[in-house]
Amino acid sequence: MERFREIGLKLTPQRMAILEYLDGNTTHPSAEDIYQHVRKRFPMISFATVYNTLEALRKRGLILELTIDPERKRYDPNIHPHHHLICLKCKSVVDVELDFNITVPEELKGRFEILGNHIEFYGLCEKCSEKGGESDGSV
Amino acid sequence: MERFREIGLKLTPQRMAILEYLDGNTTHPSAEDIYQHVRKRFPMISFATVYNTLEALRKRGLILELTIDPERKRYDPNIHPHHHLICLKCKSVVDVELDFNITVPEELKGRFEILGNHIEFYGLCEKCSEKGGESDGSV
DNA sequence: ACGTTCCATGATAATTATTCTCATTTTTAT
DNA sequence: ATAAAAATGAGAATAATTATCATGGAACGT
Ligand SMILES: [Mn+2]
Ligand SMILES: [Mn+2]
Ligand SMILES: [Zn+2]
Ligand SMILES: [Zn+2]
Repeated sequence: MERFREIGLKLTPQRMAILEYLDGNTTHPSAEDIYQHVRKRFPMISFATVYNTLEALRKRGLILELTIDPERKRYDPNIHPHHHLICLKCKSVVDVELDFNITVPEELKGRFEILGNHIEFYGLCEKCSEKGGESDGSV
Repeated sequence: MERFREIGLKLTPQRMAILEYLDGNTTHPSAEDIYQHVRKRFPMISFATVYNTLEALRKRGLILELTIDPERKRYDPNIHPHHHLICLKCKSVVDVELDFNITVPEELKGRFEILGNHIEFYGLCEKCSEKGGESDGSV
């Protein structure tokens, strides 16, 4: 929490509230989620500040911006390489902290400088699986 | 091309043009890309028709809607399970038709009904890798 | 504590992708 | 040819995100 100053980020109450909400959060919240939660304790915060803060954190590599949900961006304070499950019905995103040992053939590496990979598993979470899970078929 | 009628899709000139453009296309075009290309031979086509057609095809499982590009949805007529590379700089998307043999532990399967998976590799394509590839760090 | 500099905030407008509405036209089956 | 059903397209509407910019507040050196 203190090291934000060190990376050239001013520590404001708004940012502290956002950081506090993100710290250890595994729900992969959207900007809207973050806004709504922070707003409870900080009613005057603006949406712009949420986006500004998220962008500042992302640029410094302190959070990840996930493109796993077709509707909106989701943010992840867990910056260690890991994978995700997304429920096609309720859109919940769950961490998969497993090493799948993805190795690509040299032939491919020659044509593309691979910097990383991310597996998205899609399916139905426990809750949605029970009561007849109808998804919309998107990937 | 004929089997569209069989699935309850009326065959219009607009749709034929879109289908023709998509057939065998491996560029993973966006709706905008499709619109611009089809427009050349079919100037009066509307954006709504492009979206309508894509949605109709998607609902019937004839194309995939990819969420790999943070900016926009990309469409893929190749519906066989496969993976993708995305260039962080020029956003080009390339197929990876390899089987990586992803097996998830039973423990996880118990808590989530996994219907499929998709690996996205990110990095720099040959063209962008040459001339000092600066990405924006998004995942 | 004070002052200065620079960055952050937030109200609001703008942009962009996508979806919706609905009157009109076209396809397809009879 | 006719009629029913579905598709088209112009445009409005929605939703997520980004941009503007005047004002306020942190940081830091004094
Ligand atoms: Mn995660
Ligand atoms: Mn593909
Ligand atoms: Zn669910
Ligand atoms: Zn590239």
